[in-house]
Amino acid sequence: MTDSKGSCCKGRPRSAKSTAAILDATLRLLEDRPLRDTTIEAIAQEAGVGKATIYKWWPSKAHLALEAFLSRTERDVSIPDTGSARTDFEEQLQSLQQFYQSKIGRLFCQFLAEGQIDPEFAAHFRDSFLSSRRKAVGVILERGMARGELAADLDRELALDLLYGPMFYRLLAGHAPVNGGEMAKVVAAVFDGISIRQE
Amino acid sequence: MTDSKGSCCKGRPRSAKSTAAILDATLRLLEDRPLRDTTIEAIAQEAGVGKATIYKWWPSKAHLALEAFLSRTERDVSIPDTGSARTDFEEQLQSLQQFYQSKIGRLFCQFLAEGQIDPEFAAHFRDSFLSSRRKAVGVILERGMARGELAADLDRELALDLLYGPMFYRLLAGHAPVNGGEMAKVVAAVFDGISIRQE
DNA sequence: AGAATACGATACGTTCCGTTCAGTAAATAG
DNA sequence: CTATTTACTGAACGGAACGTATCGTATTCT
Repeated sequence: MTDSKGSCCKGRPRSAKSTAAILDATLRLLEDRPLRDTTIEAIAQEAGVGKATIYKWWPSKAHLALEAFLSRTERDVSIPDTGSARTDFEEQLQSLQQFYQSKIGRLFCQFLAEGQIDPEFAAHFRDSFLSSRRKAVGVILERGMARGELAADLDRELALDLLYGPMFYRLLAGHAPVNGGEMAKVVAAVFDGISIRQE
Repeated sequence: MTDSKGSCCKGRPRSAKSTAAILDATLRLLEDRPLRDTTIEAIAQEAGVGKATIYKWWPSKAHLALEAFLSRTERDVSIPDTGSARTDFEEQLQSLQQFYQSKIGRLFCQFLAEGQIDPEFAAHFRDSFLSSRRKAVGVILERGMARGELAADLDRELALDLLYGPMFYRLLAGHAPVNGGEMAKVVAAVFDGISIRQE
């Protein structure tokens, strides 16, 4: 007795129970220590699994951690729609800022860090998380452009980096606080600019 | 026969020759591989030094790498002064963008990555590099405020993060290009804002 | 001369890596 | 039912790098 019912190929199928146990154990361990200090051996033991099983299905510790991260994150990408792009981003940044400082959310920075060492993983991270997130948030920009709040030829990538770059920079370097008030100031500055306008 | 002349305490003084050899070897190795893949044993061998000497004087590989980085970086913090804060930042970001993509400059991101794992090092990095850099660049803001280009109550930390955050975010995540043109667009957007103004 | 400290070299036990193997479990194919 | 194929756990492996300790030598001060 193991897991699923339907089969297709030959041989014993991959154990869904082991897979779930590994992902759970990974997240459990990553809540208490950084990715780098988490060993595959510890995950295997925590999951009650042979470590060869982990090496078989995941190419690296980072890939495993990312899959565990995605298994618990993917669904909740709340994109507000208040009728104002500015307000949408204020709300969006407010919740994102909380998420990225939570135990699971902190993994985001660990993945960026890992990407500095493993370019293949960096690409995988962009493809499997970053780009879809950015595309989702991009609709706030689209709506704002349609409503005439934003220029029709606005560079979407640039706008997103202006809004989120400061937050990630602070999260990574830790030189300034990240909270709702600060993020509101970011949105205000990005929309209005920092220069004095002569009117 | 060793190195310096003046002495103060007891015993054999620290060898300046070994110190220099270690720092040089560290930089040499870090040009070809990421910090994480650089071992202290390899540095010791490259420098022709016992590895115990390295462990004695530096608390971690990251601290050693940072000192090596600083030994070659510190001096060239060119702060332009064109009479316009906007132009100053355009020039500053143009040269910074090149530096942070050079072999030595890439270390910056490695240090940020290391800081995700070692908070003590993160603090040291902020104190010994980040904060002084930010203070130096901050004078561009001060001058702009004095000239009335920028609001007198402008949040300096916020402004710097708006200008540099997008660049570092792109350097770390690699989702969008970093070059002179893109950085010019960042400066323009930060100064003018992305919203349409009704005039 | 003697004490104190640094150095290079070497050796050590430890941890974790990533792989391999043996034995067992679970599914398909004939 | 049997054979085959694949997956799983558990154990063992050699290797790399860790950080520490020791030893003999070098260099400086008192």
